[in-house]
Amino acid sequence: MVDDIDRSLIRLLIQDARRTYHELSKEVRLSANTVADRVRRLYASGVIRQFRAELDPAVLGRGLNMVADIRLREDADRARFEYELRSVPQVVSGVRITGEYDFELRFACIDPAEFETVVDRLKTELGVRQVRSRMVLHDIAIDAGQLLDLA
Amino acid sequence: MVDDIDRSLIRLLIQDARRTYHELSKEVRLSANTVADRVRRLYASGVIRQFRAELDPAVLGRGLNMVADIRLREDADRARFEYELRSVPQVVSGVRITGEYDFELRFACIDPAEFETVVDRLKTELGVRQVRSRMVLHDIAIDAGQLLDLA
DNA sequence: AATGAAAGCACACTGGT
DNA sequence: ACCAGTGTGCTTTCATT
Repeated sequence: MVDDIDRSLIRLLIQDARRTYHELSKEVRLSANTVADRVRRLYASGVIRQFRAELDPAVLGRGLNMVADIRLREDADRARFEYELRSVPQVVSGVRITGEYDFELRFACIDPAEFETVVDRLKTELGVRQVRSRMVLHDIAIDAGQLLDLA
Repeated sequence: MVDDIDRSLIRLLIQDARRTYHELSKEVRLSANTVADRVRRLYASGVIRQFRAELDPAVLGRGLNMVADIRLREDADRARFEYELRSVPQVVSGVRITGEYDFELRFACIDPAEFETVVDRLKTELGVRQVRSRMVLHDIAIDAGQLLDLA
């Protein structure tokens, strides 16, 4: 299904998704044609979910990143919460989780005051009961290609 | 520095980083030429950190995602921990955080047994003292372009 | 900053091994 | 599964505004 050549192609596209098929073909020593077929197949099969540009929040002035565990009030509607979250621009990612809290969110803010405003908004408008937050000091660089190592 | 046209281009490239300059030019009503210049400038200035292929762990058989807060032993070397983490393929992302714990990590595993093995390895080989983990039920779809809304 | 023209490349097809 | 050829489309450079 996913052989060594596919893995090489994926690793190259993780580093730079805009590489041409011709460039890729030189790396894996196949024709550009075959490479294009393989990449299209990897995309169609869902192994590659998408090709996307990744922004740097710090360069956009949002240097304060926070992680927060979130618990909703008993009467809150989880689906609605998830939907409403998309209109909170400081929220950059989120997952529903098991355990003591309901969600874990990541925020990119300009400063503490902005984070404060967001937390207030979550509590007053979005049914949030409890927030357990901490600051992100830095990201650990992880190569997403690691996923392929045991796959 | 980053005007409305840049924002449009970024939003388009977040959805699909492999769109051609020609395609982008039709959306923003500029020449392909100018669009190429703008995108290269956004990349060079660091606003766009990278163009990357994004994998789907579930399709690769890693359907069990975990979030874990990690605390190191007092004598552990944080820099060394971060370095060694890169040889643990189940770790797909990580940040250093303030507060009670030192790091927050994301894992993509095949099954609970694999996660158990990883946790043991972190404790025996990487100086981890305490692990507070919970399962990821699902990801909330967030448009990364949100970052641009207030920037 | 933005543009058009034109050369050089890359891409999607078809067809063939 | 892979490759070559072909027509079409894309990217780049350069001159120009």
